[in-house]
Amino acid sequence: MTTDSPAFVSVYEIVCRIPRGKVLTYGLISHLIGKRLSAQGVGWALNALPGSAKVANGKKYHSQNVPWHRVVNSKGGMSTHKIIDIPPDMQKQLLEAEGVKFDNEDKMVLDDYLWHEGLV
DNA sequence: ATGTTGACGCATG
DNA sequence: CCATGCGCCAACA
Repeated sequence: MTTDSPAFVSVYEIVCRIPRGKVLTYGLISHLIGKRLSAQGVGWALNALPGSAKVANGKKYHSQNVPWHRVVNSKGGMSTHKIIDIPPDMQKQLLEAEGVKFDNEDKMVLDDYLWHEGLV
């Protein structure tokens, strides 16, 4: 796969830096990497994670060492319901394990959990 | 090469 | 609030 392209690696690098209990949005990551990849492209980068490990820049990226669950959409919700590789509630459970609270609509308060430090 | 699809976002009605 | 359309970029048939 061509998931070792610089833009994809940039996504992985940023996602790996997200601290516990914090999250980033797809659009934000897209902006952070200088729009080299659109929000959809970010989604594709993460989509390539499950299954086999991706090696780039001498580092190995995999769903096990990349906190993909800390990436949410702009509504503070999740969109993993369409994906068969991952159970629908997996992301929610992983985030809850880090202290993120959800309302009855499975949405979070982005303002409280957004990783502001990463935007510097 | 072309059309379709997708872990998305934003503007518009 | 919900539905649509458009932009976006990469993978795939």
